[in-house]
Amino acid sequence: MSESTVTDESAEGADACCVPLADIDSEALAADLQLLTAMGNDTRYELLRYVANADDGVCVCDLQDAVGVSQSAVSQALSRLYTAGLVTRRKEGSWRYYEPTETAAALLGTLDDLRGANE
Amino acid sequence: MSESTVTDESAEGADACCVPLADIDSEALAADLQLLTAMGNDTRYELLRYVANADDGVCVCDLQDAVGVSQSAVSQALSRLYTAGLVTRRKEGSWRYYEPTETAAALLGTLDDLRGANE
DNA sequence: GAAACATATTAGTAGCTGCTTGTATAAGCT
DNA sequence: AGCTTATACAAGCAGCTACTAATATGTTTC
Repeated sequence: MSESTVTDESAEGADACCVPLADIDSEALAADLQLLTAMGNDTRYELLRYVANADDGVCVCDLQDAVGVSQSAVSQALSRLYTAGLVTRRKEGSWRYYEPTETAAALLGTLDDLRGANE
Repeated sequence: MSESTVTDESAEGADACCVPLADIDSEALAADLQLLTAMGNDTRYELLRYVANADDGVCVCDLQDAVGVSQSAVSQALSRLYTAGLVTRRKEGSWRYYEPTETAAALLGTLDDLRGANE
């Protein structure tokens, strides 16, 4: 697949473009993508913002009223955020409180900065 | 569905949870989501990383060899990144060079920092 | 223990996403 | 002008995603 008649091509004039690029770390890529895909959904991002807004944790029942989807959908969304390392969860009686991680805070902070800078 | 006897509930003991949350700016949310969904895809994120790595712009043809999808898919992916404001494009002869925007640099930088801090 | 509440899990599915293939446009070369 | 190369656009579709509905699990209160 990667065998090509390099000498012929380079002698002809294709040398101004199409030079091979340096590889990028595929593990880092996968890690970043987990964060980005977890955040890149309407419901989940809205939930994450609500979680990040409240300093001492938000109860699921609060979140349920804030976004317009079913209880099940909220639970699934929060699980996904948890798996991605964007929120922590703590159980207190029959309620469960979610808090943002530093990862979430950093990314949301960057997004806030960008929005501020572009307007 | 949302009509409930508030006085009864609050008198009983449901006041430790389920307080209404402060609203979040839906315009900001949409703006952020455009960035996140644009970045939150394998092909597009890989392309964005390649674009960000090369300082003086990358030609589409270079990118095509780097990721494992068709020319058309690369073009579509780059268009999406452009629309989202993550890359700029400049035409030079028959080639087109892409460069990262400051927005992209900021977000990628944050992701790099996070990865560095967590390992 | 039973009923009510809070959350999670499972299964099923509508709709979106991202690809391929084919075609169009534009620029360079002969 | 005609051919080739570089890129974009359009249509079609396979596979994924995120929802709902139903059910299960755990907690509190009586």
